[in-house]
Amino acid sequence: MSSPNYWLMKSEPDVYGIHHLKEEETTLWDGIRNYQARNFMRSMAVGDKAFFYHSNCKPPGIVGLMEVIELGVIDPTQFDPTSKYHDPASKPDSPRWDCVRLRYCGEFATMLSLDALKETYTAEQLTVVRRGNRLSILPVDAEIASDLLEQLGPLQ
DNA sequence: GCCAACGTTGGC
DNA sequence: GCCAACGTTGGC
Repeated sequence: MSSPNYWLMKSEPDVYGIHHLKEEETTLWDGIRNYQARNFMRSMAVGDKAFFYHSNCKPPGIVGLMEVIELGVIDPTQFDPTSKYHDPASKPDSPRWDCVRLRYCGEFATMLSLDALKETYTAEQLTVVRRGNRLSILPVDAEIASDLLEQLGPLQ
């Protein structure tokens, strides 16, 4: 078994924050309507880890850790006319959007803010610090990931 | 509230 | 297939 890959996944804390996941324990990462982000989910493996990143808030940054527990789950919201993620162009016999299920691993005692990340890493090392970056799911290099984990300390 | 970045849509 | 217009993300 090879070591897990690391990812960074953004969510707005008001919409779905780390405390929501803590309460639910697991969640389906549905509502992704960007092909690049979807393709990153398709390249995940069970056991991969993902940093939970709070976006569109003050301050944005890494707040917790998750583990991938299920792959290739058809996103149910694409067929739900009442959902804001409803995709009328997606047909049940060939669904366009699928996603992964994640498990809560824990929260870090202190968040690692985007400001702090920018002080430590270049955009080449960690894509999320690139100005104007809008992709909500990003890969994180193993070396950078272990460095981040060391900085963030033990999970709560 | 502004706007940079960039993905998507649709006319042609 | 090009590209202008538009919409969204998300930091500032």
